Amino acid sequence: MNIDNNQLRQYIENTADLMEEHGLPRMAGRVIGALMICTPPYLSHDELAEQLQASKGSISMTTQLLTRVGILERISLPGHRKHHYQLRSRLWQDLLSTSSEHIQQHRRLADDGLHLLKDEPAEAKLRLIELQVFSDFILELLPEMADRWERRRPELMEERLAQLA
Amino acid sequence: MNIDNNQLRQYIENTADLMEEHGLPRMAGRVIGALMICTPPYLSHDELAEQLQASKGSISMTTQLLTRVGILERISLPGHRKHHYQLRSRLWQDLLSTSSEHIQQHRRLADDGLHLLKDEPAEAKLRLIELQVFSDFILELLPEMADRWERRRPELMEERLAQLA
DNA sequence: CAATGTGTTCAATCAAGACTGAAACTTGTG
DNA sequence: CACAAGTTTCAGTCTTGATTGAACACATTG
Repeated sequence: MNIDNNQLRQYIENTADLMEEHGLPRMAGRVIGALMICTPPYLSHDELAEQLQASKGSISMTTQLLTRVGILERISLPGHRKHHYQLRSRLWQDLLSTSSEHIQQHRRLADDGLHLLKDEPAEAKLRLIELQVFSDFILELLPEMADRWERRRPELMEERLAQLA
Repeated sequence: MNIDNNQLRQYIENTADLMEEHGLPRMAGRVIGALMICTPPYLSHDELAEQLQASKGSISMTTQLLTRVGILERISLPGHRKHHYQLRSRLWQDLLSTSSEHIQQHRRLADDGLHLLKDEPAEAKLRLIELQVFSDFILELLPEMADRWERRRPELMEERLAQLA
């Protein structure tokens, strides 16, 4: 499939917009967008460069970044020397555990803060303590959510696919 | 309390780092950091400017932004004409509902994508369908989480405060 | 082990947007 | 109502960081 179509281009830009809000470079968002809608579900290095009208260098930087953070994976296709990339399949489950890491950063910040305020009255610490307690609450919940998703995904997907048929 | 202390400065910069990752301007992160550790738990416009070594203009922009997204609130103190700002108290609960909005943006993007791929085989749609299904799963769960937090917060806070005493 | 097809690196360019500072505006007070 | 204090706005500056493009490195294949 070529990204020949204006609407598909637009879709990719919209994805880039959204990903930008999450702190990724636009180009990374474009790559994700393209890989969400292409058939087959992977693109080679230079297909990406061509279809996103970006330089090879920029694609290289971007695939590197997205691979590092676990969003992309590189695949080898028999009979091709080119690298191909596709979205990791357990992306959504993984999102739950990367959230964990984010929350832990906040929790650690709260710990630091409390250490600095150790001689202050309890009242002064309330904001930081609430952050700690909330973080712990979420950290406890996330594995449960991941677990539930794991269990329910097959049935939910099946339901959803049945609707299409 | 003055932010006279190097460690407190550092704490504020660390907060700014973390907030920057979440897509906020550094200055917004600094304001949040300062308001997490100051006593009393609010600061005036020019206390912020002074303690963060920022221009009044920049503080004005920042408080405006943070108020708009529901992180800060402006308070009036009797006997003062200055504006004071503090962190909204229901910040963490609210975080759960703003997550909802983010997820909905993704869900909508998936809807758009599926519309574009409507004539493609089901296989081509799997990535988008999984995004839809996952989004719906999370959207269903978030209110439950908010509810659980609401219920457990008092007891968790009390436990935590008892540890301090 | 060249030759060719791929991919990466990096210095330079460019663009976005954060921040400043001064002027304009608003609000409260005598 | 005039003055002063406080706040906002906005044009310009500056910083950061994304992107390019060309040189370099690597790998595959005949």
